[in-house]
Amino acid sequence: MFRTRGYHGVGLNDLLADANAPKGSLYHHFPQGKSDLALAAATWASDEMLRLIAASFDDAATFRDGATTLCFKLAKLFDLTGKWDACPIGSTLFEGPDNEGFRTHAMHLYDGWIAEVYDHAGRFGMSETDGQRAAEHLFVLVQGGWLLARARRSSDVIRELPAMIAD
Amino acid sequence: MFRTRGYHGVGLNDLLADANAPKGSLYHHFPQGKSDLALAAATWASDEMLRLIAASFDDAATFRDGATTLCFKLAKLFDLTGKWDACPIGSTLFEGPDNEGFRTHAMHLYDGWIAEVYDHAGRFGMSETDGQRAAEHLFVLVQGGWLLARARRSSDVIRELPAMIAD
DNA sequence: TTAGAACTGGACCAATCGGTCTATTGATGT
DNA sequence: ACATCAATAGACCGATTGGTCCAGTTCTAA
Repeated sequence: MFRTRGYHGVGLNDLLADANAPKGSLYHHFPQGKSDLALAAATWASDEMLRLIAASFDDAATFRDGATTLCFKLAKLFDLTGKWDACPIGSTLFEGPDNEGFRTHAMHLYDGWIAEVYDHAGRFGMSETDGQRAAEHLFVLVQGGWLLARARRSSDVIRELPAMIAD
Repeated sequence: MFRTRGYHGVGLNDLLADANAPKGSLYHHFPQGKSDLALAAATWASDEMLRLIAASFDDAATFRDGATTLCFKLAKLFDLTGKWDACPIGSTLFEGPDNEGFRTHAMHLYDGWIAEVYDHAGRFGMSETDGQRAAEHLFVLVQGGWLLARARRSSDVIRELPAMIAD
């Protein structure tokens, strides 16, 4: 829900109705309420993304192959979730309360994604700087493409992302 | 305000207090209230971006020069506005109400940016498909880089974007 | 000078917001 | 069987939300 409507766009009541849970349960498991829940949701989604990255690069023959697989997987996911989901981190943490903790959390999650790609780049024999550059490049492409895909409600942009990576 | 806190993150009272205006004025000039205002704000910001693109490419010798200038201008702007502003369109319209009108408006504004870059690409003798590809590539890079810059609170990413464009 | 439109100011509203609190239920170990 | 405590259920709260409404004020054109 945070992904489609943003942190402030989702109310506690929406959340609880969807989960069939009462307020008491929420505040038992997440003492800080909504913000705690959002942090947890973002972390959970980030772990999913890490798995997706690993699954894409593990069987890849080259870096480009891995990147291509990742983009296709993301495009498929985008279609499945209604072509209106934003990046789970950005929509949950950036639109959240004016909280420095939210921002650093987002930064660390993003850095985790980049680090995961970077590790695979090393496996393909890329140098440290080349790997770092390639990882950040892929991150930027995916995020930008994701946004344009949302605006156009079409996953095509995401699928065409790999072509933008220089050889 | 929409850029820093998102559509739902800004209340009418915040808006009016900042503008030193009463409710009556808002609903006189924007009969639909907040959503009308957001649409207008996004359009205004988009026009600013169009001017920024034109200013960057007008005096450029090559497409890459134009793209580089644009990125540097954006990086500077990002620093000036507190390193926490998101894309004015995305933060205003995507996090807004579940409104198809908001989405199509965002899409058209984005397409306007891409078209503006595309026109300049033509000026540099690029083919129709190459120009389209280059324009979308630049858009995707800027949007993705912008996001990462926000997470890191550093405009460096944006300045390094041009290096990612293939020759 | 005056009629009428354009605009402002702000009181007021129902609905919803995130959050607190207490009573009750369910499970677990003794 | 009982004590203990994690967990659920939901009534309730003050604050704030976006929005309405109308009495006043200011502007403009005849």
